[in-house]
Amino acid sequence: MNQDSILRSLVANNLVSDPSGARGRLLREAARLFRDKGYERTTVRDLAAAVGIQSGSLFHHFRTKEEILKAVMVETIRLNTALMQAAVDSAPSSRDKLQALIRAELESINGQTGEAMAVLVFEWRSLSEESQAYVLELRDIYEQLWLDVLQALRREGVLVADPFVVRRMLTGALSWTVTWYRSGGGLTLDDLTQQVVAMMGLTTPER
Amino acid sequence: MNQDSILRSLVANNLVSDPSGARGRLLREAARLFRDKGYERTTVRDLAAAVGIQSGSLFHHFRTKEEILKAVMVETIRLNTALMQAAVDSAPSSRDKLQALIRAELESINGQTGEAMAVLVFEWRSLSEESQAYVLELRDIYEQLWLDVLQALRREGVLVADPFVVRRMLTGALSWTVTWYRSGGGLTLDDLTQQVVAMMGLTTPER
DNA sequence: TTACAAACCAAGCGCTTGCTTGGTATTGTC
DNA sequence: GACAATACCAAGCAAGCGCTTGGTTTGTAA
Repeated sequence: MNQDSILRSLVANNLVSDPSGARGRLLREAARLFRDKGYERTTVRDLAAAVGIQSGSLFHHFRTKEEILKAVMVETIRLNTALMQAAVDSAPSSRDKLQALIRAELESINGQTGEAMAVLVFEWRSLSEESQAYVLELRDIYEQLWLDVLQALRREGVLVADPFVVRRMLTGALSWTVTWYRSGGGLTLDDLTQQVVAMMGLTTPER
Repeated sequence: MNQDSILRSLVANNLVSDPSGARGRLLREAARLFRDKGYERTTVRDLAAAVGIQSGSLFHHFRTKEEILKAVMVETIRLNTALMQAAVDSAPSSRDKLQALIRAELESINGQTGEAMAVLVFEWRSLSEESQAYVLELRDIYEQLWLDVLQALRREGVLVADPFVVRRMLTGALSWTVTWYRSGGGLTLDDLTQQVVAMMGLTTPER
């Protein structure tokens, strides 16, 4: 399962909007605007202008502005959970699974879904409490993927630190790359992955 | 130089507002509100109410709402730069300096200045470009403290990864603790410091 | 062609926002 | 105790906000 086929299967099941459709295009533009200006500073007029319609017409597709933010977050988590699951499944050992997860998350944060991932991190408080609760549920599934792998590494004696603490430190370190990492600057995502793995003392033996 | 005397000397030089004064109290309340609700969602009426004055009276102390955000950030960086400097000066070896920096930053993030530190991380985009440039200058001084220590460790062969990358990963990992770490939950800041140092493969030999 | 729904526009309503204004207490200084 | 300077209040303005409304265009299928 490559990235494209994963996306297609989610679209087919109505879990993620078709990126080429009207709704998908709006969500992509919304993610970009929310990241660049912040949710509160982005007006419904900005959003409408970005896809070339009148501000009022937005409310034909979404009932409120917040529903747009929620949709951006929900669809991003759904997509990335599927991507992470695929990354885990394709790696043989726990060690490889972790490296695959790190690589995949760096890709999510700094690749095509990067804008939406940044929104997920920085605009959390702009969600209503009900929406937060729903997104949190989805996020728990996503996090469990990581914890399973880290706990396996712990059992195998490869990891000495607490899996929960490690995951949280990794979340911070990896999310933060969105503020400074730029591809094409000599440092590839593979390099970054290696550095992270190395920082954790998990370099593969043959290195 | 303990924390209190560092603060007092900054106050004496007008680099930081006296926390017990009117301005200092407002800035502390502002930091709290900005962190809890976000800068944009916090109104000048909220800020005024938090210190018991009318909204219009705020503009006797600050020309604009943004100036309040800027002041929160500037004073926080000034204070923390001084705290970090003291941490570095008090440690003998490079290894100890790094550990002291990590410990001090965790303290800043999760201690008394935690609210303001969170604002620094999450409300960056709400600053005007001019203010951003000014705060960036201050931040560079702060970051140089870290880089000096990390580069020394690199020269000593203790650190193999790129100091810039390491610092950025640390920034993310440590900042992120503000979203999950709560003191009194069995995990102390010293424990956390140890885990971070351990994750970097920098545990002291006698361990 | 007709029928109907989905997509969109033009206009604007009601409310909140940051900030201003003109005036009144309070405080510190000689 | 006179007198600025500082700190504050009460009221409200202009602008921008999310969202609504009534009506028009566009796409689709028989």
